Amino acid sequence: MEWKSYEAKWQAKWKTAKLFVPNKKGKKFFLTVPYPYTSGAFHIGHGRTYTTGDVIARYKRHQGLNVLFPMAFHISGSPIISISDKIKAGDKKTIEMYKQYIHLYEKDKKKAEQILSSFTEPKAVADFFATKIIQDFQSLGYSIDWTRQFNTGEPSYNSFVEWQFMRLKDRDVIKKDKHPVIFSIKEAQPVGEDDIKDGDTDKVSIQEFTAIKFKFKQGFLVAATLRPETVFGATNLWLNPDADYVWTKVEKEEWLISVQAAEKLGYQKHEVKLAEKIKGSKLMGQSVKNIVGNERELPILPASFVDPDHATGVVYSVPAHAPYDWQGLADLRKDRKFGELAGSIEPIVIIDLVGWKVPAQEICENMGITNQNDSKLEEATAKLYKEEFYKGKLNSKCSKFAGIDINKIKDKVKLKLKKARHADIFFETSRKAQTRSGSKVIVAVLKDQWFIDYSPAWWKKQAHSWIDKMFIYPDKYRKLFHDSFDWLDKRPCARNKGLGTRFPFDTSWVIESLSDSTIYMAFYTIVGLIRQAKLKKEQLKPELFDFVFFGKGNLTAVSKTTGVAAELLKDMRAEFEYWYPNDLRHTAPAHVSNHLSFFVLHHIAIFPDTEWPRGISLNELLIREGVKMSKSKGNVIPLTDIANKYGADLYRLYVISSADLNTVVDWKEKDVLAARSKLARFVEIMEAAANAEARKPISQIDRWLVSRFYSALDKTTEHMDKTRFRDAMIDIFFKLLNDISWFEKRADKPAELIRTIAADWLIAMAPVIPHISEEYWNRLGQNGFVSVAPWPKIKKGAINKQAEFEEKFVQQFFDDMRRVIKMTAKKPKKILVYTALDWKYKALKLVANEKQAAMKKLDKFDNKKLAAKTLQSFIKQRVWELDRPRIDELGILRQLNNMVKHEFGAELVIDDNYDPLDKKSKAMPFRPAVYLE
RNA sequence: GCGGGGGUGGCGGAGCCUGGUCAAACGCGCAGGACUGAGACUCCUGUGGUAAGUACCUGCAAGGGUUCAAAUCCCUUCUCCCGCACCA
Repeated sequence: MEWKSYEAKWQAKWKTAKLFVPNKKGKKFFLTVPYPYTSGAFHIGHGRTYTTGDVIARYKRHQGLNVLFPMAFHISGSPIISISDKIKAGDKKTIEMYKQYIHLYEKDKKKAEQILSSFTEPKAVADFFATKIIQDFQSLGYSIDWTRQFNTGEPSYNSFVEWQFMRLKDRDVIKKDKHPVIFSIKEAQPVGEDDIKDGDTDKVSIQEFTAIKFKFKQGFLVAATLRPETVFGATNLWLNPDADYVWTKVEKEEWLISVQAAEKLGYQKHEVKLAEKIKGSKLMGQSVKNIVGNERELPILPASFVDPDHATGVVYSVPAHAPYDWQGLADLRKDRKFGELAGSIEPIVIIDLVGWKVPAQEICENMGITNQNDSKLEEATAKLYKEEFYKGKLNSKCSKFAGIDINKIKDKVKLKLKKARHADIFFETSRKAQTRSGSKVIVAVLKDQWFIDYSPAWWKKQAHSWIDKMFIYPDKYRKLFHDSFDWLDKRPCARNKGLGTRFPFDTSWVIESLSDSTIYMAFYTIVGLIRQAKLKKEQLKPELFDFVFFGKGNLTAVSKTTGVAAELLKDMRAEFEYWYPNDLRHTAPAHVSNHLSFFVLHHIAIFPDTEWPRGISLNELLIREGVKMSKSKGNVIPLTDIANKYGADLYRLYVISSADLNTVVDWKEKDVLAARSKLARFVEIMEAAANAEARKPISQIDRWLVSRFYSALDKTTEHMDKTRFRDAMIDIFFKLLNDISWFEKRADKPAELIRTIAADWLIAMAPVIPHISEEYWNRLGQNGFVSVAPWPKIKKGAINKQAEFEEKFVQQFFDDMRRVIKMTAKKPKKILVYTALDWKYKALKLVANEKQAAMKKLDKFDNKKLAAKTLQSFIKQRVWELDRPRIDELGILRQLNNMVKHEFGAELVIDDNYDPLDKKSKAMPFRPAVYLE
């Protein structure tokens, strides 16, 4: 492929010309794509988002906008550190993975070894991949302004983030509170998905149990439940007879819970002290008092399904509604010791459910469950719970909650019990989990967690109304933003490990990595100046940012306190004022509910509304041959291979044209090759045009092509404006290629005419295939770079509906002939053509003017019966909506002789005097009749 | 559980928001033909059914409804996928 060879050439020329480093002139457009996280090599999926961003940037430049499209790198958080840690610790999997990454870029084994050993330093990891990402992006022809590049670990960025948190604190949304986290006991640290064994495939979440206190001896037996409303139907308590229970001092009370639960509780409550252990079996047959529900005495009974390592290890029994409990009791009736007691227990039905009496009993019987170890009990529980949750109502046994739907009651009961100190919260993991190193994972409650509090009403309200004003594409995500604003509550914003910025109000914490990247687009506007003037961290005081971003403070005073020249401060302020707000942020939908929501919210909290973001566009994922790319499947195509293997322009064309932004791109080698041959065809056409002399359109078919081109351009512009890039490419590229083929068949010296539209066509293609466009722009002898050429205007008179319709008539005529020839299965020598009789045109006109009413004017025609039929068919076609210009059918047909000969090897004859089968009478306007001989 | 998005031909996937121009864009696959020493290249043609013709019939997950008219609007059912807080 020849065109690959000049991609690097044009990239170099753009760089020398500083083509994508904007000045401050004219109407601006500020586009951002989130900076990448530099912990590994990119694959072609990552490239989709940046390619789309680049197409937007390039298109806006053609429209004469002064575009800023910058890029930086994200290094905050724990991943980069943990890579270094793992390599230091000799973790084989990580080392192997990073060897592979390095190998993509460095084939020399010795050098690769050196690079790998440098990775024990986090900074080396971040810098290595940042450098490579820049190379890869450049090799794809991205029009990024690299002069504003930075990473989130730099001191100046830290200052900026600190300032952001001070301003958030001003808005009173930085809070300190307690917070449950998934926690490793051995490592004494919160753990994330990455740290948990199989955490990526089998997620662990935090479940909040209601721990209900049942009066027992000097304190309480505390049973945990996810369905606190069922406490009204409790009939007994279950303990595991083989487990150990322990009296535990919790704040001022004494709780009897399992030993395991007591340990967990130590991480969730401040004061927890252990006392004597008791074997579960020793407690059987004693009773507790249900002080919250029904004031009954409930016996303690044995059940093997009670897991002492799950929640409190104590369960209360609701045999009417919980299949486990029903079956547990049923099993126990056969027991020598407790059989009688179990037999005396009657289920208490507390939920009315149409069609059910004692739901748990019925579902166990229906499903053929025979003992409490039956695995079908899980399913039965889930099924019944779902049924009750959606359709159930609490009945009169539930005192003041009677008559309320289950799905509305849950939290109310919980809150009320908690308030009365009859219940507490107990956190448990959603499944048993371990860290990768094998230590136990539980839920701990951190006391002094810092949060950003997204709950204030003023904040949500402004976010809702602003998102409605923003440009969002695809529009369906607008709703997701609303939902996400509603759902956001308190969110932890500081962690105790990872790279990033120190939390300014307690420097033992580090700002969490999503919270440090919400308004950094503002930083792009000034980072170049900071870099040039070599400003130091000490100079980047809050006063400086207040001045630059808000225009707050006295210039000389700020200059004095920061030691930054007044001129420079003014420049920074001007730079920010010029570029802000961020006109469009482009990324993937996964970020809507977190990053993008914070992006909007933080701008709202910190800046005046003139600086709030104006638009967000999103593109879906990219998969390969129908499946997701992943290292484990071994189907990853590294982004760095693209330029060599396929060429940047082919990659860009495929990624942009094979799917709309809101659908998944499927990278299929077959389709990529198909796109390649189209691209080759385009190059061939341009090559021919570059070597031809331009000529004016002289024939009908010339006018047709020009018209087709500008019609396509017109539609393309509309699609591009709406970020519908796929549709744009279909019109300006794929359909037009087909038109060119038709044109070449019909016209003499086609290349000469194509040359007259070639330059405009190249501009229209330049956002997607900039290198090829640049090359042929140059070969056509055009000045400057096509990358910054103004978007072509539709020339006056170029769009010619008449010409397009005439040609459609020709194409239709060929289609019809083909069909007829196929049906006769004969090879004709002569093709006789007849246009419709005059009265049919009259009839057509009549219907076009008078619609259905035309039927009333039948007496205008000689053969009324035939006329009626014809009129009816026109009415059915609704010809008045077709807007067809009148054309000279005969004149056009007469010019088709050569082409007919070429296509069918037959002679085209137009002679109404020779019509052996009376075909003329069958012809209709625009659809001539044919007779084959 | 909470929230969101889908189900169209052999396949991927347009179209549905703004109902008619939709047997359904574009592409892949498949079939026939041209070219060729040969072809996995390229080009042409065809690809639901019926029909010496411009049309008709069937059809867009299933069922029902609104309408002169529904892939498109409304309701019900079935079914698939994605995100969910410390994680970038």
